[in-house]
Amino acid sequence: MTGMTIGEAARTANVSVETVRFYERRQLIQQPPKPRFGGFRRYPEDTVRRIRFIRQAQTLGFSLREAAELLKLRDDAETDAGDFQVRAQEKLKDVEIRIAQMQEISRVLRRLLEVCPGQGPLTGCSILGALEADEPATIEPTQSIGDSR
Amino acid sequence: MTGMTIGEAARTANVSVETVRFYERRQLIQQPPKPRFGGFRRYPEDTVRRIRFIRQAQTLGFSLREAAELLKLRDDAETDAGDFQVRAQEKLKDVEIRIAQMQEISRVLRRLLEVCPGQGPLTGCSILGALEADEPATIEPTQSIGDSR
DNA sequence: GTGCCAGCCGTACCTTAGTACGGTGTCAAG
DNA sequence: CTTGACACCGTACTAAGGTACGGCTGGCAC
Repeated sequence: MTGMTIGEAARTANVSVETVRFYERRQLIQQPPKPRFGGFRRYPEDTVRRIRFIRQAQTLGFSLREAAELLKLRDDAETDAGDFQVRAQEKLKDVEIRIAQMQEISRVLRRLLEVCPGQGPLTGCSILGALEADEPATIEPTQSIGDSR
Repeated sequence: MTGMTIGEAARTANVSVETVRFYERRQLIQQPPKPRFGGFRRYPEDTVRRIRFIRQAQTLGFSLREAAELLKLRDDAETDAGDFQVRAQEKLKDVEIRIAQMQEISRVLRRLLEVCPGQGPLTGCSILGALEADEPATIEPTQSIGDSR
């Protein structure tokens, strides 16, 4: 009999059975038909490849929604390498924005830590001071733009 | 009459009324009693300060849960500057971990973009290649540890 | 004296990426 | 022929941080 049970497919792709079902619900993979004549659904090797593809995309910062688009591109004969390049460039851009935001936070925290006495009354605590300040602690608006991963 | 209506408090703290109510539900701020003898609840100046404190904490990468802890510390007579220092150090650490993860993603994406032809058949696309690869595209586990911002 | 903006309140919904649960069905081994 | 391990399936729950909705009441102005 070709293919695997859902459990085998999940193990092979290194995800849980629940995750496979979740991807089915999200239309990231097809649910194979239930064999009329008893037994369980059989998952083809290709499904496992799709799941691996999704996981790879995630490690590169793509969301599931974006992973779905990448899969669609992959399966479309019209797609050329430039299409992938554009996606990767956009993703890179938004990862870099997020890095910059995080770095600003990190910078502010480090600065506050430098001047914090580390013990004693709260009156001298620069960190508390920053939290009670009225201005936005030296940080731009903050809100997630495009929100990666 | 002392205090403000919820709408005034919200405007003063620069958040929406819904957000104020949400913070009440989350126990980040107290809901003032409904005045028995007509009228609306009155929000003290202090509530506005607490909301501002929470927003400051968020810009420094703290979650609402953590902001609540910081508020508790602030209101506790036992707290000394070291307590804030420790929280800030922990936050800094986890922001830095996240930066490093994002940088790794950024590095991999940049490398893939360098070798991607940018047009032509998918066979030569390094990005597609990476997505179809079996190994984890040169990245450690990935999952958010403490999820900042 | 009524029109309308706010306040009040519970509840539901949103996004992301799953995880968990409970009940039933199926298969293979002992 | 029964037990154990899976499969199947729908539904609900998690975290975080809100946003939105619908229906009611309060207050003030014209």
